[in-house]
Amino acid sequence: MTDRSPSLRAPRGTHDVLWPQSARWERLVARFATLVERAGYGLTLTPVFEDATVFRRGIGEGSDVVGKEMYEFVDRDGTTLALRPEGTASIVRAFLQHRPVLPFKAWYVTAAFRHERPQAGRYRQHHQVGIEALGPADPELDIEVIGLAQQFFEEVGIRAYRLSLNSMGDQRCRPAYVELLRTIMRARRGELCEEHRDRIEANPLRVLDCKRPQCQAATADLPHMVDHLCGDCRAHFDHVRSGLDDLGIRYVIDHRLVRGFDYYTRTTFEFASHAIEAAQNGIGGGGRYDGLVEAMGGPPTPGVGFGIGIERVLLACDAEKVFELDAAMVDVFVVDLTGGSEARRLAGELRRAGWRVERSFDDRSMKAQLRSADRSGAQLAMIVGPTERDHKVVTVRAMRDGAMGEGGRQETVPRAEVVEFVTEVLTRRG
RNA sequence: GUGGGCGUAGCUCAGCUGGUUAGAGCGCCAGGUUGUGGCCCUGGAGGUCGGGGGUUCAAGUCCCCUCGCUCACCCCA
Repeated sequence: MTDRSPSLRAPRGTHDVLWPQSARWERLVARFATLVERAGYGLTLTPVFEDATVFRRGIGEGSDVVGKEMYEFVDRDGTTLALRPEGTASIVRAFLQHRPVLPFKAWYVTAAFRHERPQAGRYRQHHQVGIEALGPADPELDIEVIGLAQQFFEEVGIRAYRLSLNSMGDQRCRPAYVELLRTIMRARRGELCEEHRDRIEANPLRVLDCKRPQCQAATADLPHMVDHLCGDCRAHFDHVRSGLDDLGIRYVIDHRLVRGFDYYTRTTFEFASHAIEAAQNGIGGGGRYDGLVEAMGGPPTPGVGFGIGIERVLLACDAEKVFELDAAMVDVFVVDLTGGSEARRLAGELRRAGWRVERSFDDRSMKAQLRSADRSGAQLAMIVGPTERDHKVVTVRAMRDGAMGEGGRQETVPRAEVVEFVTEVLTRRG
């Protein structure tokens, strides 16, 4: 029925995450927060929608994201708003609005929206965690940022990934390189795929990452940006490389790594999982954007950051069979045969003591309640029937082997000592 | 936006060349055990066969349209 229902479905390209699946999200985000907060990044919350100009100017009119994938709508007062398609522009806007002291190091977790056809690993609403560091132009910061992303993947257990690295140059050296590309491409116009012939003038860099064989062939021997960097960019790139080498972080130089946002300068990088079978295997990416703050109307302020796709990281985890969670969400299950009031009181006491306690409702049979207890994954069941109630005791039953040591499967415990008893048993188990 | 694949129970799927009340496994509920889960046995609930139209004596099965899901291209997380 679910898939056939004509209405009331999650919109195309969006997904519900129910528990226990959602538990992985919680833990993933928590791990990320712990990791980056240890490096001085603070949680930054910005609205999911912004004046569309924020993204137009931030990401760039030339990008696909702005050109054809943005969720835009006209607000009641006539201003054009847009749902955030990525994280960086919003952070930069917030930075400009509040002018915090430099360096400004922010982390975020957010939904991101792009109107594109969904496929494996691509959604209209997906979620990212990420960091942005504004202020220093120091390549040491690039290294820190890349290092944190790498450490995150390592921490969740992802091993089958590749880090690609490139440099896009800056305002001084890139224009000349772009013009060089343009000149060569004009001469080979006929060899390029149709879609990219028109891009030669607008943005020849984008032709580089075309995956069609004909474009690949036609651009195979094109000069690399890395060989046309100015002195400063060259030094920056070399510094980043040696820093990564020093940390033992393996990477490959990818001359075609251009990335789709217009704001990148100098360092760009991307993490791709080769465990993911699907076409969309980029699990994280980012780079330096030294001109972005200025382009958005602020003072010249360098910046660097990355975004990591939560869904794709989870796909990679699935593919590598790592970051799997034990499903149990319950420590103790209260079985009540007196109508429910004993369960209410006992559950309350145990929960206040810090335990995860579930009970059943609707006055079901003992068999049914114990079945629920079993399925809940609880270590212990508290059985309270008329007998226990009258004698002011609780039958504590071990639902899993070893839950109560060698003492047996079941024990009668005075009602007044139940919390203490449970705490002792569960704590002893670790 | 473009193209391919697929829509039968909550889930995974059978259903041959159209033929009587549409099935299985798992899951769920109940009973077997008038206070004891997991294993086993028995029973039960649950389906406008995505929707609409057409062909036919007869359509889950054939044709058309439509909606949805999915994968891929483009691009990205």
